Amino acid sequence: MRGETLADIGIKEIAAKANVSIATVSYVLNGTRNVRPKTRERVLRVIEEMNYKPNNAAQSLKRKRTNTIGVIAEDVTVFNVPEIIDGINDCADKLDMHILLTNLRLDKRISRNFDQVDSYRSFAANAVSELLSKQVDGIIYIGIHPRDLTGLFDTYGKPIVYAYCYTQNDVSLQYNDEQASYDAMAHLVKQGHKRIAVITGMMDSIPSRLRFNGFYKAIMEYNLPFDPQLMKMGNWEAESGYRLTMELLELNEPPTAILAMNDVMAVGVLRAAAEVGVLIPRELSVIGFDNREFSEYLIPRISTMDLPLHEIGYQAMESLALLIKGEPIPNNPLPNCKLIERDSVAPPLRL
Amino acid sequence: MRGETLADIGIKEIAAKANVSIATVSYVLNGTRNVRPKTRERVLRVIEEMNYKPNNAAQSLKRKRTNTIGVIAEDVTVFNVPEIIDGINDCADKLDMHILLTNLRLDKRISRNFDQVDSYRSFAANAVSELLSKQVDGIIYIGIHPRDLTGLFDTYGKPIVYAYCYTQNDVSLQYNDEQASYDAMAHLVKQGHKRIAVITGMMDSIPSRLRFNGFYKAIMEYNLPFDPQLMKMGNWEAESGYRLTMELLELNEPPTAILAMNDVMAVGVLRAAAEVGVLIPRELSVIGFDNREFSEYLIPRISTMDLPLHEIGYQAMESLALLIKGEPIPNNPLPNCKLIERDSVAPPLRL
DNA sequence: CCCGATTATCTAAACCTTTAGATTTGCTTC
DNA sequence: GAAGCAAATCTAAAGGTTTAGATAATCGGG
Repeated sequence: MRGETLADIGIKEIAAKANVSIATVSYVLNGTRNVRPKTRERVLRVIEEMNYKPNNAAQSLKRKRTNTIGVIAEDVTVFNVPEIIDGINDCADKLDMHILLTNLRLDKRISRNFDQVDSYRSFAANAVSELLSKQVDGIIYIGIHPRDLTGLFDTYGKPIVYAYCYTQNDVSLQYNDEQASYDAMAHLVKQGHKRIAVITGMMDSIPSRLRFNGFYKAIMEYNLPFDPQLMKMGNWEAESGYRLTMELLELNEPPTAILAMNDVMAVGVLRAAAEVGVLIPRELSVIGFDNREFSEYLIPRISTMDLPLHEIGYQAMESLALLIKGEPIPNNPLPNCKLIERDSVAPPLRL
Repeated sequence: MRGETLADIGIKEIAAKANVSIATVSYVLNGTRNVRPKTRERVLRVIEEMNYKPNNAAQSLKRKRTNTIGVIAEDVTVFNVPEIIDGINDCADKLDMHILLTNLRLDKRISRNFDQVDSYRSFAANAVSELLSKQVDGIIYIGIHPRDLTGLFDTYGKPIVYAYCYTQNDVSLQYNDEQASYDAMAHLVKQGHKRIAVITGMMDSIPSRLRFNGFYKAIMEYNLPFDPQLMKMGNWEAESGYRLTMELLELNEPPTAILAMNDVMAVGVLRAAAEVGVLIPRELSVIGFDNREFSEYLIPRISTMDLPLHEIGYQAMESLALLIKGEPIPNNPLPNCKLIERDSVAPPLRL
């Protein structure tokens, strides 16, 4: 910790010491005009010596660009958010952009609040407005529950990109939920399963609906028995996985495999199976969703669909950068989930 | 999305429209001088109408204070980091501070790199220097592996606070590891356990050593049998929990309870017990550390010590704010971990 | 060695605030 | 209604950069 403050040294000091004008130093720094190699060297040396770093506040003021984006997370402690931030950050680093993070702490704050819907909107709008006054060049909004947020925020012309939200008109990054669910089914079918049950999330949830589409498509395409008894509506919680598995196992003709729409409900499946004495995967196969870290600590370790969260974040940042530059964003295909094969899937006992 | 850009409206426009000087608007905004209620009203109304937000870049330039701190995380995807950030954010909100987040992605980047130690240092030093040029008022550094970082960074007079790191001279926030481990032991002793084994983390890890101290202290104070065979050195991974539990169960006089220094190794304990046919908690009690989210999805749900991560973050921000103001930071006691009682601890079979 | 054409460098304004210090306004008191 | 004083408001500089436009230096050719 030296005595001199970083801020004490300005471009003025550098100019003086290098015997050039302030402008020249600026040109060296930004490469905006030619400067003779000899002088460039000299300036650079002085900059190095004095450990000069341009004052970002002044730069932003003049440039009307901060190279900083705002990231609004509805809740950073929710499992998929840090990965998305990691992706954003990864890309931001490469683009020399910085991240101003706002954590809405939605879950925590809303539980203390009566009119939930409104307060959530005002929290978010507040965050947007604060970030704009911080002169961010754009905003990425990371929702924890995909839903439609179209036109929610007045960003006064600054671009906004949604990660893991579903909006109609704005730029919004998701992964291919339908395909993922279809792939999971394909995996089960390849093992020989025919009677495959599904435990969905809440049906007002968009991913839940999309995943169901994939399930349904697989049923049709693979010509599997279509049996409404095998379609159970869960609510994302372990308890619902447990309860619905119990129901499934009591069926006259129980399924040989269950597709749980998240790993947490898959835990419920495991519990129910253990309780009834059904062996997994020998007597019942299970496949989850999300590749939560605990999924490989369970006994048995469950197979699951890994979400391309890093990629979502990365692409969100990429798209935002394009929007900031005013360039059109290419129509990328949705990133796909990846099957993680572990120990909860095996061929059915009786073919 | 209106046509006018936020940045188009400056204090000048407000002043003109409200028929006052620029200075007066500034006084209204900051309350730095008296302004007649009538004019204040008028100015505020115009501000409201035109949706004016002060240009933060200009403010920072003049004030030489950005109300922004830098947060450097070694890796945001590591389990304890988001909670810490949440705590920082919670406090920052109250202090009207903003967070510039830098994610070093240490784990990911270092694996691709040869000279690990050096590159880690240069990544971190780089981040510090970038943040300083962004004019942050201070920095919080969140390490993922506690270790000594004293004097690592040249912050040119800006204060820096370490969260979840161990430094000697600088301000550094941890929780009371020793007490936590002691409390866990006390819990087991209260259930009647005497032969308690410990599976440690890597012994070059500071928390591991501190937790061992707590274990040892409990052994002494409760007058428990001191048996080196019951002290196993693990490496934080599930496999080591598994292997060492196997060793423990083969002892002539096996332990009735195991203290695992993290939940991941506790998973290993569960696996080993399941394999050998030892029932948990009837025949063997297990207590973990970290309260990882999976700890309540395991069968049985394991009891564990919850870490005060939110508080660590909150206090880190509090301390940093004091340092920024040049005030002394009070000597708070270390925050404590909290026992989460679940289903993996019961009284031993034979008293 | 000078001229013209390039190329390099400099001067000064602008970006949008904050804030001393100067000036004006509004009130009280005689 | 004027003097005196406090309160309100204004003027203008400053903060560190970028960037047109102006000026100075360099170079090649005759």
